[in-house]
Amino acid sequence: MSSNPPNSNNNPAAVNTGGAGGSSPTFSPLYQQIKALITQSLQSGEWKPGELIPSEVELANRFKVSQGTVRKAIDELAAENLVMRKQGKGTFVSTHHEARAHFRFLRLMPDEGVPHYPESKFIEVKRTRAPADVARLLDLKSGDAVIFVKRVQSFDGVPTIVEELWLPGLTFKGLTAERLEEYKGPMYGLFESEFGTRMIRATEKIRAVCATEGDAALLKIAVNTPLLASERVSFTYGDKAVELRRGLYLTERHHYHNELN
Amino acid sequence: MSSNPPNSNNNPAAVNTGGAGGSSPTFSPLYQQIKALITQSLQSGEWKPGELIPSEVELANRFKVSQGTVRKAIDELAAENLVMRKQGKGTFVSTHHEARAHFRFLRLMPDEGVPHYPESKFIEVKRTRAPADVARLLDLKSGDAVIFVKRVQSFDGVPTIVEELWLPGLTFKGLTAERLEEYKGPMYGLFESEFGTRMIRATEKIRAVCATEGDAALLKIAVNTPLLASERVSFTYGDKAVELRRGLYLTERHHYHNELN
DNA sequence: GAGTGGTCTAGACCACTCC
DNA sequence: GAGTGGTCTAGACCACTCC
Repeated sequence: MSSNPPNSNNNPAAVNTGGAGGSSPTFSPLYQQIKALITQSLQSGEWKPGELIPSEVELANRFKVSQGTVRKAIDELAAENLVMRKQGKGTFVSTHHEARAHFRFLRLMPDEGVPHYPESKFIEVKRTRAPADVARLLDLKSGDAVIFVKRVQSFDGVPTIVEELWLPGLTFKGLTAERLEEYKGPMYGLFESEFGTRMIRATEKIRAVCATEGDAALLKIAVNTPLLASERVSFTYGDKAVELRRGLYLTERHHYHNELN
Repeated sequence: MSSNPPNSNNNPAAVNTGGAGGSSPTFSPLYQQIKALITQSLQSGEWKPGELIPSEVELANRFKVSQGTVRKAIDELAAENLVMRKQGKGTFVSTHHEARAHFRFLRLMPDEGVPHYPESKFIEVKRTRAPADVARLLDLKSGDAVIFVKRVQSFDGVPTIVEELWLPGLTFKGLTAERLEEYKGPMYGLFESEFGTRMIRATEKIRAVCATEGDAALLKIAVNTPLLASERVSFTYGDKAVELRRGLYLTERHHYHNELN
């Protein structure tokens, strides 16, 4: 054996010059670059929701980096819920078609009993033009084509949520009341499977309001009943806003649950 | 040089038998054990909020493990906001005495303008006995000594929050209206400095309610104005509940902000 | 037994801070 | 220049899954 140190770092594929790290002004660690490459493959659909992605060893070979660097990239993707690791099996692309995912965005919990998913009744589905406020939140131009959906959701037959959704017309071309009605399970599952658009994070603003006559009729409650009003903007890859959802929640037998860490 | 492999794992201090890993029924990885040891030192006050903890190399020497194992333990502690890493300086015990920490538990944001911390006016501070519901949430016995605090918080002079706090009497012995009033900044900072109790996480249940006459008078609003009602239980080390906080938020010019990931 | 992710080590070099 | 956390590598062995 020669006296070469066993750990000399001479990765031929490192994008930054130099060994581990580098010192260009736009320096980003190698694992971040690998993470970006994996994210691209997720976004492009090279690996689809629910599918197995290549093993860490395979990805390390493909990108000409060590397994440890791939691990660190995948660690972050797993923390962001883009992939799920399963020891002994592999790493899977996350999907909204799983019990686990159903309550990631639905934070309304029953005061008593086990959380379960509500039934939907669609009130209205139409193509229209984006009002100014909707356009602003979805990063569209005022008047751009959008799809408007209004529905009521019930838990055990009790109407509890009234929601209005605004979706970019281009992304969700072909979305109809029929497709929404025949689809069982969370809408984000439908969006993922049928429109190739995966929601990966959202921001929410919550207020208290009084039920209007229209809301009261849909929820079968008295006018002026206090309701939680949520305005949610959901984002897909590249921080692109792809849904505005305004919901009214009846909190007589449910509450909005949050964990502060 | 002998032909010893350079990476044979023979850590003399590993608690589990065998090398990396182990196979006892109660197996926990080495880094989790190190994390528990560090957490103990945080809890016992060996390193106090705001202070520098020993460097990774020092901790690795102390615990007779590699720096990588210490890193993984500290990574998790940093993710849980128990410590903060600062490159080039070291790792610091987190503290509620920092701008950064102030909005970790206060999620009410102004619709316009920059978030800032509200001013408090204390309405009532008294020692009393825990009602059954409070006792249950704080893991006390009904009738145990508790401290009750009621206050109104204002943003730019506009009353916006009415809060009632219930604190275990034993933990917060000596808390008086005077100490609360003379203290500037978030209450969790006071609890941390004066009572050695650091809040590290909380769960929150949110509902919409109508302002009662009492609430309306304190917030200078009309009776029946819709308000957000938050019930928060805060925990310190060891998942011990140490505060019940019931708040009413006026959401005319503010909203509860949440990020869904 | 082969393949996967999970843990652990040792060592090199980097970015950053403080002096 | 010394000390800190941050990145990267190579390699060993483990827990777990599937056959």
